Amino acid sequence: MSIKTLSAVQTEVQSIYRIALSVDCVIFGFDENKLKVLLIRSDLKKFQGKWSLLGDLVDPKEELDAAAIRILKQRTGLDDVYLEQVRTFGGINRHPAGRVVTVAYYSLINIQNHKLKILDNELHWHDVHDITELAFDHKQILDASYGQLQQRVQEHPLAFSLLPKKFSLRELQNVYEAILDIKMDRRNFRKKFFAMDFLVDINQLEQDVPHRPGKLYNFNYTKYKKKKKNWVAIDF
Amino acid sequence: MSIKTLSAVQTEVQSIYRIALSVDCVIFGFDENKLKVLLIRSDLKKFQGKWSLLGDLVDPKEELDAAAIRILKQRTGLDDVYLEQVRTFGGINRHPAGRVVTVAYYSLINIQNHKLKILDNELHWHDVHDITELAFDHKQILDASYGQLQQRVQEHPLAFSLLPKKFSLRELQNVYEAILDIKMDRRNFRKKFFAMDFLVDINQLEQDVPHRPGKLYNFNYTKYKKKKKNWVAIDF
DNA sequence: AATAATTGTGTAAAAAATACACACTAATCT
DNA sequence: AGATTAGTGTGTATTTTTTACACAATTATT
Repeated sequence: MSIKTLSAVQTEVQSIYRIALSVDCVIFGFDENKLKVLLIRSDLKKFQGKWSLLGDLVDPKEELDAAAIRILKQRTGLDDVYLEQVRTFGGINRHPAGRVVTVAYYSLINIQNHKLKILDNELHWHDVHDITELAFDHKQILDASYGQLQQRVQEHPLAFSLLPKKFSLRELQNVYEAILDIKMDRRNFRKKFFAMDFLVDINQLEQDVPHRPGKLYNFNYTKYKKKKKNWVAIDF
Repeated sequence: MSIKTLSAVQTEVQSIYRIALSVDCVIFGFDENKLKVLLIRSDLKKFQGKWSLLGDLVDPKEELDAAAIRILKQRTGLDDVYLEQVRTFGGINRHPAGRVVTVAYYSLINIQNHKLKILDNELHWHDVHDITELAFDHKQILDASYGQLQQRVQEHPLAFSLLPKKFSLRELQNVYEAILDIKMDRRNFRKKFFAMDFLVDINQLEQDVPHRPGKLYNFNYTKYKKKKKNWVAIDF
């Protein structure tokens, strides 16, 4: 059933089944040292010309996470992707076709892995900071997701999901600077990450850079899981 | 419509409206220096004798937050309560009556304000750490909520919602120790909170304590909102 | 061969977190 | 009334973490 016939059915059905459930994905990527989001042009008249997140209705036999994974696979061709639920948006009039409650997810993808797929349709990467308006309540969803990403990236090793397996410290720092929207001190950044001791020097150097090439590293997830921090610090 | 007739309707209706939406509330309180959760005996045969969270179906014309507030009001008589969405649980077989996706909230209440109301029915406060099993996937929901509470309480002034308006520093520390499940140094705790400068000495002393009474304080939310911290620290 | 751009490295100073002990007060007990 | 009990109120020294900051080395480009 298409979402366009929603309101018709919602008036027919006399039951609690007048709430439809969808999943919306905020797909983050990192390119040109900017944090980007993948958006599609809305196909609804009401939002003509507006951009929107990638979403779909949840099938009654489908897990929520599975719906999110399905959307990601459809749109990016990727299925090994960092994915996290943000929260659920249930505003009564958030969807013009009727009551549609949506579960928001954000995901982090390495843009290089996906570059081919994007020709298809009205899909485009947008700089997170340039987005002022979106269809539905998607701006709100984006803001909540970006906020959660900023939080999480400080406590968990998410940044690596936006990078290729091999990366230079400069690239890593650029990811943090893009996500947190701040500048960091290069020496202190390096010190911090080396002290954590999760980076593996793979004895390779950057290629094709117009300057002295930096060393390349892997992130050692196994080691991270063992050492994982468990701090407490009241601070607000 | 009662939730017990869910599966009947779900087979009838040939549409996307085969997902029902509910809200479940993890209601935290603080008593006897322990963090407690308010639970009710499940009315489903399948979970006979098991405890469960307080929840209800969402009305198609009802906001999600409004549903949570309604449940809290019904069960505790309170409506000025700290409330936060945790996340949505959508396991396909999480509810025996059919596909019911539930949005979890946690709330913090001051147990004193509510003590009367509890006689009614099969409602009881349980020590968070003594709960091993619950009906449905409610243990999972509890764990997620408690985890989120532990996170948040370190970055936001939530603890005060569990206390009366006037409280002693000892009580405040007890709340933190109960939530975070750790012991803290008394002098450093005091130093930290005085340094934050959000506590107002109201020039009153504790009553009816069998020892030297401590000073009572208020939390100054207005001052907090102005000063609110905005830090960045990569640490995992 | 010179220039441009970025890497790689260490130390000193400041700030924050931790560890820790004793005198004071009110209530209770005898 | 005096002694006991229990918990309050307070400060300093030590350790740890964070911050600020500059110069030589390397590669590609001209």
